[in-house]
Amino acid sequence: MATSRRRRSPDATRAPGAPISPWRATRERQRDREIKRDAVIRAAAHAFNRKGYHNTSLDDIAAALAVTKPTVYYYVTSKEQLLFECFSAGVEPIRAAFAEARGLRSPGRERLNAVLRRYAQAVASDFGWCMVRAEDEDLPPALSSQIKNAKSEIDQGIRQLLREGMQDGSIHAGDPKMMAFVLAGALNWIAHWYREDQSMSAAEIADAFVRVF
Amino acid sequence: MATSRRRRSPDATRAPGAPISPWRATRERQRDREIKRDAVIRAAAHAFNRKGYHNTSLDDIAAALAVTKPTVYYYVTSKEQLLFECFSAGVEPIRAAFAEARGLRSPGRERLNAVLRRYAQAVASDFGWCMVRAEDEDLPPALSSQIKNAKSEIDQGIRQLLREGMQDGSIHAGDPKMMAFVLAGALNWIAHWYREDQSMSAAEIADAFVRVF
DNA sequence: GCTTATGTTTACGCGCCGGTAGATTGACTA
DNA sequence: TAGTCAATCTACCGGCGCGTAAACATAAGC
Repeated sequence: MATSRRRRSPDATRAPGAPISPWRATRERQRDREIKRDAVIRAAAHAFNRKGYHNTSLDDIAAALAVTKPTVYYYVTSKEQLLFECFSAGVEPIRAAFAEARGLRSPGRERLNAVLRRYAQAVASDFGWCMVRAEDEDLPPALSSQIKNAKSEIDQGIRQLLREGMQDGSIHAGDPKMMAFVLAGALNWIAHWYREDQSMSAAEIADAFVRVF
Repeated sequence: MATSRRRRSPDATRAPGAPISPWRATRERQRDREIKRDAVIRAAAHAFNRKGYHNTSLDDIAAALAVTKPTVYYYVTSKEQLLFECFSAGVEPIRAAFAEARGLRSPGRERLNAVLRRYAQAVASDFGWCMVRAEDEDLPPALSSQIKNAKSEIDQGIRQLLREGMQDGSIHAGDPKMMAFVLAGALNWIAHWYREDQSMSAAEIADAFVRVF
C-alpha cells in the first residue's frame, strides 16, 4: 500500500560497470525500509514474547527501537497486523522444513524427525512464541482465518508424514490424528518453558524430544 | 476478609430436634454466598475460555450472570484474582489425582496413567483453559508466584511417577525431565484444540493419549 | 417497628493505549 | 536553488474497561 506510489521502476537490466543510476539511492532507501520494517517486527515479537501481546503497548515497541509510536505505524498498519506478521515469520521456516522434507527420499520417520527438529527450533525462537500463542480472538476474521489455515496445513503435513512412515514401516502404527496432536502439543509447549529454562539449546531440545518419541 | 466481621459463631453443638437456631438463616446466607461466588468464577472461566482473558470485560461476565459489574466485585476483588481463582479451580482436581495415585500400590506406569487421564479431563474443562493459559505476565507477583509453584509441583509429580515407573520396570528408561515436558505439553495442548474439535469426550482423548505413549 | 447487615444497583472517575493529524527535518532530483 | 518526497516527530483524540462511591432494597435480628 505504502509502496504503490512509485511512478517509474528503476532500470533492472543495467549493464555492469555502467554509470550508476541516479535511482540507486531510491533502491537503497527501499531496501532500508524493508530492513527497518523487519526490525519493527522483530522488536514486536521480542516484546510479545516477554510480556505478552496484550501487555505490550506500541509505545513499548517503539521505545525498544528508540523511535516513537507513529514511526512504527509508518511501517505497520495496526497492532493486529504486527501480531500477524510475527506469526507469519514464525511459521515460514516450518513451511520450508516441510517443503524440504517432501524432496527427500529417506524413510518417513527420518523425514518426520527432520521436520520436528526444525519445528522445535522455530518454536523456541521469539517468533515461535507468537506463532504458538497467536489467538484468533485477538485478530480480525481475515487474519484469523489465515492463521487457522496455516495451522491446519502444518497439522495435515505432520499427519501425512506419519502415514507415510507407517506405510514404509519406519513408524509404529497408530492413529495419525492423535499422534499429530501429541507431537504438536509437546513441541508447541516448548515455547512456554523455554524462556525460563534455557539450559539446553533449541537443537538439543529437538534431539532430546525426538529421542523420547 | 468479608467474612471476618461476624461477631458470634453459631452454636455448633446443637442437640438434634432442638428448636432451630435463629442463626440458621445466617448460615444459609453464607452458603448462598459461596454458591454465588462459585457461579461468578465459573462464568469467568467460561468467558475466558471462549474469548480470552484480555478480550473479556467484567461487564461481560456480569452480563452472563444477569447482574451488574459491581455485583461481581462484591464476590471478587479484581479481575486478576478472578483469573487466579479459575486457575486454582483447574489445578485442584489434578492435585487430587496425584494424592490419590500416591495411595495406590499398583506399578508406576498405571499410577501415571491414572494421573494423566484425570489431567486430560481437567485440561479439557473450562477451568483447564485458564489453568494452561494463565500467564504470569497477567498477574501481580504474589499470585504469579503461586501459580508457578503449583505448576512446578505438578511437573515434579510427573517426574517422580516416571522415576518410580522406571525403577519398577513398568516404564521404559529415559530422561524424566524431558519426558515430563513432552507429556505435559501434549496434555496441555488439548486445551487449545478441544474447543474446536469436540469429536471425542475428554475421557476418550485421555485414553487415546495414553495409548499413544 | 427500628436498626443493622447484606446484596445489588446506578452513575462515574480515570488511566491507558490504539490510532491519527499535521508539522518538521533532511536527503535526493533537476 | 527550488521543489519533491520519504521519514520521523509532537501533540492530540476517543474510547474502552477496571474499579469505586454512594444510594437503594431486602431481609434478619432484637
